[in-house]
Amino acid sequence: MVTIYDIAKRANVSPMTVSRVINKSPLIKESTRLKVEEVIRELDYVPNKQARSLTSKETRLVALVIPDISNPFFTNIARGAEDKALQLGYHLILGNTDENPDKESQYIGMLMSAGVDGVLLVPSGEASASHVKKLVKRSIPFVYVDRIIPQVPADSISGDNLQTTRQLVQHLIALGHRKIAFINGPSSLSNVQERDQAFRETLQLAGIEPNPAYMVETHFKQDNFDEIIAKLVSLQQGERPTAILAANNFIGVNTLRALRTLQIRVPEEMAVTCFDDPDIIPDYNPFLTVAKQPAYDMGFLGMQLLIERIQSGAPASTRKIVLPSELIVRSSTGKPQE
Amino acid sequence: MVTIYDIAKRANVSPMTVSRVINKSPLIKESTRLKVEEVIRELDYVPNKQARSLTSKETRLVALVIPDISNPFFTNIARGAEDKALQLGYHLILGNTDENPDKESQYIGMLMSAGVDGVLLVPSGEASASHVKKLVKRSIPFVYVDRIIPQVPADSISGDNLQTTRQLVQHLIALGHRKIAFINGPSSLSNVQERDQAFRETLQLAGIEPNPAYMVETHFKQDNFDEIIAKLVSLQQGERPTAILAANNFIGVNTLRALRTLQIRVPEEMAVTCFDDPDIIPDYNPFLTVAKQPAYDMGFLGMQLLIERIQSGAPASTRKIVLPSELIVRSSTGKPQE
DNA sequence: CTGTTAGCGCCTTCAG
DNA sequence: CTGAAGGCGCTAACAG
Repeated sequence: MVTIYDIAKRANVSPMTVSRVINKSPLIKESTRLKVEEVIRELDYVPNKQARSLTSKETRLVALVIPDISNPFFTNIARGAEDKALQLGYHLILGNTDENPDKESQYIGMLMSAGVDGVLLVPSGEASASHVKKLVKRSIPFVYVDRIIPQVPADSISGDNLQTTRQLVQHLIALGHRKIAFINGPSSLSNVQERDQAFRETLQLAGIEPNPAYMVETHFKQDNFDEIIAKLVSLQQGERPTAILAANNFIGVNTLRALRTLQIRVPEEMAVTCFDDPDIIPDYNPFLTVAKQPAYDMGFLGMQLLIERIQSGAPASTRKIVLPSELIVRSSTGKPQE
Repeated sequence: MVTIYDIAKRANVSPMTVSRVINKSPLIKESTRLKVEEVIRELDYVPNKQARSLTSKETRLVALVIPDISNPFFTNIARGAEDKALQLGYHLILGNTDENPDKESQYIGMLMSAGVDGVLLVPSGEASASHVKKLVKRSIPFVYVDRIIPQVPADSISGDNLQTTRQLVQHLIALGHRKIAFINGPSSLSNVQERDQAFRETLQLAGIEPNPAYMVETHFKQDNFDEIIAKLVSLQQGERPTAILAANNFIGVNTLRALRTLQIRVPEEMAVTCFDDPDIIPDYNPFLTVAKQPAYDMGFLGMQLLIERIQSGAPASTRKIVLPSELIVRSSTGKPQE
């Protein structure tokens, strides 16, 4: 392994001078800088981050921990986060937790051990509180994305769950639906709670009493949707919902699938809509009406918040950014007036 | 920051003993081990990877560098790679290059600097040769996934491009197509070259002479597909292809999209098929006929190759694993006999 | 502008 | 089974 000592010897300077060149110190004579740089190139020297961060206490490594790498919503967050990080001279470690708190805990542990300067986190549930507290204790800055752990306050960036839910529900109501089922995620998640509340409120404001039989709690990345949907549509005559709101794209797509299996036509017999586009290429399969959250921006701005906090160190009051969604009306809810 | 010295003091042992406990040395008395472990828990001690790897020369960090994090094919590779890595006690850093050799070069640099023990790489083209050589020079083990750089030999795992292409082309021929266009990726990629050759050979074996006008070279994650498709379908009467083979899911989906814009019906007027499923949820949108490469397995087995090489150190001869694909016939190519 | 000294947190090596 | 000494590669903090 080539070290600054090797460079120093070859260039007839002290190791410290080499260090200064690497770190772009301005107090280096142009000529010696050029010489050192040449030797660095010759020997293919790469600085050792471990050694560096041992003294400097910073790695310029940040992490993004997401619950589902196969979901375009989260990969879009990743793209945004990465772009911003690179732009500010940081590198990104991506961790995938599968919505599993144990895996999340493992990851956080390794990230601390690897010495990341900060973490962008989409927590997988209440159980995340304990690892998040560890970050606090070690004063490693972190920012919540999409969801928060209220017990442990920190900067956050998320979609506007209230407005988005309202938008979606009102769209359905405007189409004449009054029996609207809501297949939501696990109630331990902050965004799930917000969506649940917004759903109820919007219905009530429209004079519709929420029907407990229409409120289903499930998971964001796996479940037996055939069963869930079968149960919903088998409600006695006149009770069967005419529309389903799915709390994320994964649930939305699986709902469509289950309805197809049951040979229930969408949107004629059942309207379907959900949060977030299921496809990478948004208009490849323009069928599902969705409320699209600005995932890329969430990653991008979240990373900005994080790095600001890393660099200032000054713990100002926690900031909370909420971004609006865009309703994209397509065929799965039928066209209102046409 | 809590160090082994803090633990040592609290537990009335030497730092060295603490180190031994952390590293599960068997020559530690049960009682002192328990005591040390207790203090570790009390103080929430986390070992400092930087310091550790400074002496031990290993980080138990491996990297996966992929060209497109929004493509399900690659995220499936990532899932497989991560599962295997975790199972063997390694952690994964994920890097996204956007098929951009500069970004790839940057990433490789930072990975070397971060001291990863090995790299799983989907190279973005010939230009990758230079960074890959740096890995060789520093003797950091790496394994190619999906594509290789022939100039720099190393273990590799990929799909069977010949068999897969043949399968797809023969499927089209069996349906009666003889004018088959092939929209392939950039010719600097090894898998693109293999597919190109297999395409020509399969046609020739069937007595069809490849038509240069039908061979299009484009990119795997961006291009003006409307233009490409428009050009293909505007070929003079009798020359217009009746089927399009797309070299990956991204091209496949964009082909469908462009055909829709041009109001050309699939499969009636144009059959379409491609490599790899475009959706996360395979049967959400069961339309495209595809040859599905075992992406998850490629990641999983690739990681296994990599870690074997890291641990043995012994550079045996390079291994090359080739995995078969599965042809999934759906509606975009019409149903053969029904 | 450049060099020297010391130490980051841990582990290897060699003594007990 | 446990401890002491030294060093991994780099950079602060002082000298010059």
